Amino acid sequence: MRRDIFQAIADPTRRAILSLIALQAMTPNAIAEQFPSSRQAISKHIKILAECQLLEQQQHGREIYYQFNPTKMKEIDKWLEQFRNMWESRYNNLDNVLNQIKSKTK
Amino acid sequence: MRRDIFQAIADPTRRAILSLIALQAMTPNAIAEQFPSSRQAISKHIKILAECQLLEQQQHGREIYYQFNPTKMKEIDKWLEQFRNMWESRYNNLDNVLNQIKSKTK
DNA sequence: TATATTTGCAACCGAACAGTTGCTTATTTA
DNA sequence: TAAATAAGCAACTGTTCGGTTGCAAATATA
Repeated sequence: MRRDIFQAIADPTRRAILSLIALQAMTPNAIAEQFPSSRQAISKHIKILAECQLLEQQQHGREIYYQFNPTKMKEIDKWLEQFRNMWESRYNNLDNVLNQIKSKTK
Repeated sequence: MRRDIFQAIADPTRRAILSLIALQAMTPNAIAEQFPSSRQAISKHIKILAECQLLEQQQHGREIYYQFNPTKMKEIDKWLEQFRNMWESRYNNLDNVLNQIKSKTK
């Protein structure tokens, strides 16, 4: 049972749940109402998100409010770091080309 | 056959391939040598990465050099954008708490 | 031209995934 | 206390995934 953050955000429904929760903490029932799937299907997704700590729970009587944990999401951002300078430098290269064209037309 | 960029980076082997290719364009054989799996297994991963345009190919005779396409990776970064202000503001909140403690001890 | 090398494609296999249905537990409310 | 509500757990199902093996196509080399 592979359970890392990259696998967690691979599923479109789970990404949608994260976007929802990020705006406001919600109960499983309230979340499930936003999707065509059954409550149990959504509950499974929530379980996976909670297992890799993208969600945290807060119990209120028989209701459980799930809220988004942004610090965990930073791991994705951290992984992207190794590529970020590449797409930035590609822009720099484009800038250089544009500058060369400019200097030629002058 | 779901084939989006999030699903592409969900697999650890594919993430490793991307990190490799990002440093330098490589042929499938050269990539496969870096992994314990068979050439065909790696070739499948490459196919998936190429299908969602994270890799671009450059044919040289019978050899194919695959190179990383950083602009496509930006889509992940773009999706993260909706959460980025959250982990930044959480730091801000932490700063506020620390400042309050500081001001009390003064 | 015959042989070796590089690559891609197809078929198959076991494991994991996403979903459903049915049931139990715990808390709230009438 | 009895009924209703919220949530989690277990078993089952069809599909996808990651891997393997075997083979064909294209290019390079002897």
